[in-house]
Amino acid sequence: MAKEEEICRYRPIRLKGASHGLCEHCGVKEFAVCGALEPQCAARLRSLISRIQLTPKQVLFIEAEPAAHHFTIVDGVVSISKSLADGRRQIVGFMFPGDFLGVAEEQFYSCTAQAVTPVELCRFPRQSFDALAEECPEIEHRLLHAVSTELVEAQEHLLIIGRQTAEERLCSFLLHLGKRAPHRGCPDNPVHLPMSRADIGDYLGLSLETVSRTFTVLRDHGLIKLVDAHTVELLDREQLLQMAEGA
Amino acid sequence: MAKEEEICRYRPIRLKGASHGLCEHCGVKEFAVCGALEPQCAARLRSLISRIQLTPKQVLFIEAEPAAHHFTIVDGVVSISKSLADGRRQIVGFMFPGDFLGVAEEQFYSCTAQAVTPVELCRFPRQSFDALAEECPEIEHRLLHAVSTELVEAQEHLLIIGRQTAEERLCSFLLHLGKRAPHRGCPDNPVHLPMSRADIGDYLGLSLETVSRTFTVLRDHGLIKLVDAHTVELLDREQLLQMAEGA
DNA sequence: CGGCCATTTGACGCAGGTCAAGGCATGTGG
DNA sequence: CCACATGCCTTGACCTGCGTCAAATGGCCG
Repeated sequence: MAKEEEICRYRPIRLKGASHGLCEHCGVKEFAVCGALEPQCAARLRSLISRIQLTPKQVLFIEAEPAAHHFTIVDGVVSISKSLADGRRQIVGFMFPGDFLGVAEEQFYSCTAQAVTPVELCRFPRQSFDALAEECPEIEHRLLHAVSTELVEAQEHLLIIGRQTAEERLCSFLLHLGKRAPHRGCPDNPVHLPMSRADIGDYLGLSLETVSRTFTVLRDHGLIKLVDAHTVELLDREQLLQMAEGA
Repeated sequence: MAKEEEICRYRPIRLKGASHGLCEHCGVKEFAVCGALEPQCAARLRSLISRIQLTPKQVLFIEAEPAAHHFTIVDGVVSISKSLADGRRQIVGFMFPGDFLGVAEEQFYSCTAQAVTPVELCRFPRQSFDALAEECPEIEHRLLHAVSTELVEAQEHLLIIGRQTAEERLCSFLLHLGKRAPHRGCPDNPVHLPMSRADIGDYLGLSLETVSRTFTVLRDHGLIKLVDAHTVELLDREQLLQMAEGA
């Protein structure tokens, strides 16, 4: 299920105070928690930033360790997961550019975060960030919105994992990825799958073999075309939607 | 999986402005989002309240209908669930006194809420409540805390449903219920289960028969004692914990 | 060209779903 | 006060969807 984790850690790139020009040219500033704030809050927030880069499979933080930082993803895809003592892993979400990591964290991280692709992030020291948030209702307001969205998605995820068949789960997954794609400026068809079959399995509560087999089944039923292992063309959206809704 | 819903709705009890004495004597004011606010916010919040009572199985609101109200549970247990088109149901959480319903809702309810036991709640019109929250950072701060807690629980729930066996799921469930019990002033052992086997099944992603059988297995292994169908004594906490953690 | 890794495919077994029957408590009406 | 119905829980018998183990295939990089 889970494999050896690359525990080698990232090295942060320190930025000099608030004078760096990163935020102005940031590609995700319209969506992100840290974007489009009042000038005063924005400046204080900017002064807290370090820049981080991760290579695929590199670990950003681990479940149960002290939550020292929050992050905003600037580029790439990160998996958020929890594991059992024997290594069985459940991915609770994939995070994309503009997403904020660490919203729900209290003292300790509740999940493990790991790069799926090469990743670039902004890092904020948690204490300073939280102190700033206390003073800027605007930030808390955005955080509330972000966690709420995550919660609603987690609830949909629960229904998928708890009550759907393998075929239905994969349909839901493809449509879910497709739905978010245009928001990030990607084409929504064909859908790009940056993650491995094992990751998809760990997200959907299936084995990687079942994921692979189910792709084949959907292809043979004419619902999708497997352009390559990481590119899926949705041929019959209507039918896929029917399946995802359990009809 | 799901059964005929009792769609007959509740009748609200209108209260006269902020002069009712409900909040002063409220048993959940220490935990609830609406409790222990600054006097000004508290007064405005009080003026929005109606009182609601539900009988078991009665529906409070349904997934996808316009989200007209938020609620605080004063007494009883409510299930929060989502369903597929053919009726398969997943309970995403059980809510207890002090819990707030509707935190993550935008325009429409994302889930269905249904009474498990006789229930008493306070109801707030959503628009007025949200407007008040915009002005009182204290309220948003508490909402943020409440949603964060719900999100972390949902993530744990995902791991349970996605990766645990029936036996492990039931252990996790019993310990989870036991952990919350003292917070509500209930004994944490024996654990009281207010919900039916079918509800537990819908919560754990199992059939009600498997839930029943698994109770029997845990009893035969000496881990629990079934005092009656709704009362479980935990005999070997250590072992239960081991199972719940997947060791 | 050869090694490595991800994916696919095949064979087999089992955990848990489904269907069905029976037990037990509570409520209702004659 | 009993006869019967209703709802919930338990138990049994059977079957199937998916996990596990294993091997084959194919792309990529040194």
